[in-house]
Amino acid sequence: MEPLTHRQQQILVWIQAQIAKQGLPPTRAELQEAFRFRSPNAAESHLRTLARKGYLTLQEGRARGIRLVSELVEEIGLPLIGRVPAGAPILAESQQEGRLPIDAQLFPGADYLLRVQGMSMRDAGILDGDVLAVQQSSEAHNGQVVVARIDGEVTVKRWRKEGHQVFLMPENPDFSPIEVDLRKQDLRLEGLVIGLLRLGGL
Amino acid sequence: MEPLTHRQQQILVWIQAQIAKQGLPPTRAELQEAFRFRSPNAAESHLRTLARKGYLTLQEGRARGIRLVSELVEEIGLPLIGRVPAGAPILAESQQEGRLPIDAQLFPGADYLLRVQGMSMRDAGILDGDVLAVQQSSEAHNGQVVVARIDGEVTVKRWRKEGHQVFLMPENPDFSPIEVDLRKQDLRLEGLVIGLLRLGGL
DNA sequence: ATAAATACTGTATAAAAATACAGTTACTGG
DNA sequence: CCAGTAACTGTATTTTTATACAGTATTTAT
Repeated sequence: MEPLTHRQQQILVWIQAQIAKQGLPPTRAELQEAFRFRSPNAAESHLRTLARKGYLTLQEGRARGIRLVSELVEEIGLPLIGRVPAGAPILAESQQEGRLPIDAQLFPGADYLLRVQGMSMRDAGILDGDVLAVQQSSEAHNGQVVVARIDGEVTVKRWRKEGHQVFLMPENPDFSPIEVDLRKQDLRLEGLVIGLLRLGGL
Repeated sequence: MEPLTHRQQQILVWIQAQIAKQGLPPTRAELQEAFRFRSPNAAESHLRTLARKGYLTLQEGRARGIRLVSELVEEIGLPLIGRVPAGAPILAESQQEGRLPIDAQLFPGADYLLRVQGMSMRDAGILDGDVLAVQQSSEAHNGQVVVARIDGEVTVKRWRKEGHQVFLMPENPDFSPIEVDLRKQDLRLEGLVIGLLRLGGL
């Protein structure tokens, strides 16, 4: 989207605040008043510019016919990823089960949700079918629960790195740790698990 | 709130839909058009009535100055309950840690959120500090995870009822089942656990 | 250097919108 | 029975609001 000047930013932010506070987009006269313009045309031409740059649309002939595009474009919630086929990128649309209406404040930093398959993290309280909030990251501290990809396959494990060796530790005695030599095998860190969601009864 | 007639309901619902769809409250003329009134005053007097009954407010002299009261009143999210003192009602304001911005669709039917204390349900994937979504209910099926209150104390366990006996089953071998004889002891079912939320890293 | 874009002032005007006043018809509770 | 409310029609009149046209001073890209 075409960048805005400082003044245009100010005006756009004020319009957003106005809509939030008043429940109504402002009129040209209100904009004029707020910014102490001596002409309504100052407001008019700013609106035209913001519309031209794609930040809002003006519905002609309608009182207060200002519509913010960000409202329309901004998708609510986070995408929920189901089964990830080996080798496919996680955020490809084909894997999306849909979107869950998660408020951004609930899991700050989360980029997507991933449905857990299997019981390898049972003792960390992560059960089959649970939904994880994942923050994309290519670095992790030892002990963090991560989403990683080995040979194309996506897995959730606890991270431990020692030199060139990475250990992906399950939390269930029925499973064995996965040991990866970074010099020999391909391992990609997809993200950090920063929250968990279990939907439906238990 | 004073009840609405059928017609007034229709009009209020249409206004709500209009705001959601257009991002703008309607004008009298738009209302007139939508309901095929032959006079703008039909719209005007309906608005006055809805305002008098408290469903919306009219900002005089402003184009599209209709404001729904439900928007203002409706609190977002669900209350998060922390430590519940013995005997205190769960939803008393004093226990509230705050509110979490949970969309109603995420945990349909949830009435509040309860922070878990202790590890007695560890093997059901419910850990200390987890947040449970709870639906208020005074009945449960055997096997459901419930929030119950014995002698004023709130606890989360799996429910099993056989005649006059209720067994509150932990999911951790370090804890023992709680057996309650309904004829002798006071037990109150506070609600059913219908979801779980773990915030922050693992 | 210079044409274009930004950021305005100043004046006007037509269309959109709110709103007042005067009625009619039907139903509803005391 | 009859006053009050609901649900309108019909007309009129301000205000609000959008928006056109004609300028000016600065900054920015080429």
